[in-house]
Amino acid sequence: MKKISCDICPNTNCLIKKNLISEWSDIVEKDKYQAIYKKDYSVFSAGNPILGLYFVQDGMVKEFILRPQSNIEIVRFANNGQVFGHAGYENNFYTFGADAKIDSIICFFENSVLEELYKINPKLLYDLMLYFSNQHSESTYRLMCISQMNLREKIASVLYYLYAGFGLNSENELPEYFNRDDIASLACTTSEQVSRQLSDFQKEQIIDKRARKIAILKPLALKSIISDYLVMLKPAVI
Amino acid sequence: MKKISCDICPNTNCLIKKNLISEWSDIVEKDKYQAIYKKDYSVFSAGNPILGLYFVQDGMVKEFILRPQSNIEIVRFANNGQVFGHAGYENNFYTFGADAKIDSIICFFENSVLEELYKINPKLLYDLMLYFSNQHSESTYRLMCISQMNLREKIASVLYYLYAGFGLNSENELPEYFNRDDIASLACTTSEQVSRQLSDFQKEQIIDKRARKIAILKPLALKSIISDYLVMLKPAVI
DNA sequence: CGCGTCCTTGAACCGCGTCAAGCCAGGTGG
DNA sequence: CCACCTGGCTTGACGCGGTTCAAGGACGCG
Repeated sequence: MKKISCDICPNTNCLIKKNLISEWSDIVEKDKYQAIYKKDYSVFSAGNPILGLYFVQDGMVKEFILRPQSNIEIVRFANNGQVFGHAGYENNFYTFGADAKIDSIICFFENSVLEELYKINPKLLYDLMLYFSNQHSESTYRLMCISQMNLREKIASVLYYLYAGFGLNSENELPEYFNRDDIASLACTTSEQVSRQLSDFQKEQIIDKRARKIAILKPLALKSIISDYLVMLKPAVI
Repeated sequence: MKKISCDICPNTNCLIKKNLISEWSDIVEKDKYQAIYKKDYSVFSAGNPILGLYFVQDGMVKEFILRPQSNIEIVRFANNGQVFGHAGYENNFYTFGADAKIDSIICFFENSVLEELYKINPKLLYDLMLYFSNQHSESTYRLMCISQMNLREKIASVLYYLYAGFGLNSENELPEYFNRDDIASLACTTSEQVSRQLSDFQKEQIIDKRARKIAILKPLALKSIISDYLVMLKPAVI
């Protein structure tokens, strides 16, 4: 893995890359921090001051909330090109943490730099506004799923979310770094229940458990399990 | 209730009012729609195209999701000065509805007008970005509450939310238009469970049930019930 | 080969949702 | 002014789904 400049970055979905204009190049390349985080290392923790915005150049990051006297509750995963580390108003502190799920390259811009970029190209600000607005609808949708679905539906929706968001390898398997606890956290349940439900899905030949890996055999079957809820999602996400 | 211009509007928290500059006045007064919605009337419904952004001038609006073959699930309430009706990317359709909870005056700006306003005063765009970013953290926090709290904690948190967000009258009572179903929806439970828990809280003299009204006698007791979770909220909200 | 970590399965418990019946307050009409 | 009616609220009983606890199994790494 090597540090790279935005010019040659392949993440066309990145909000910085997308709005890159010639007037920016000096600022962006001078003031962009780029660092490698090894698997399981912390990018920031709850309580840290919010100094700017992070972007995943390459890898995978997990944002999570640490419950007092309990285990973790995963909020979301972010991979190539995605923003993370935003949390409400400025001059504030993180209420959640972010770890590298696998070895990752992370870009970082300080708030002052971002404000400079907004001024030169307000399109970035507009895109950020849309992005946050979108994130808000997604977390509202997820809230409804978690509060209304039963176990089978919750786990089907998580599997479908991982399938749709991060894809399968050539063997039709989900990325192997997603373990049972990750699925349990996303579904707001326990790893025991995940095991049970995965066994059920295997009996129905919707998935195939291959040791710790999970092959998705019938994504459409997963989708049909949660079809009652999909009407509330915007077409792009389905 | 009378329609009024932004100049004399008392909602200093309104994002339009806050960013009002002289160059705007023509556009704002010409292109602002303002209408009165009687109690329980719909402002927009799921499936409608998203044409712009709504602001509560005076009154109370409830945003809600209609579950297929089930009762409603409240998302949030918005009162004076607050924005509502935002939902992800542009050129999209609402996945939820909004009704007037009481007689209300609502302001509306079309997307094209908003874009004009952004150009003249990018500060509005910046504030909107922060607002959505903030909304996103709040719905994430709420997600965590709903998924982790037990019944007692959920209902304590809803009562505290209503108390902190909308205040008490001179008799220490919550606004009477919040009924048991509203509380149940906010807490993602049933009205029966709300009744039971309210009776428990009354035995503990934390609240007083007065027919359909609810007096909050010890807000700090409610707060202490959910103290484990408050660490994750930003100071301003607590 | 041995150990640690992750995964699986079983069994017991219990919180909460559901169903059903009754209550109370407020509004309406005679 | 009272009787009735309606809609919201309350309470009890029951049963299911899911969490918890405990034990055992499988995989991967040193």
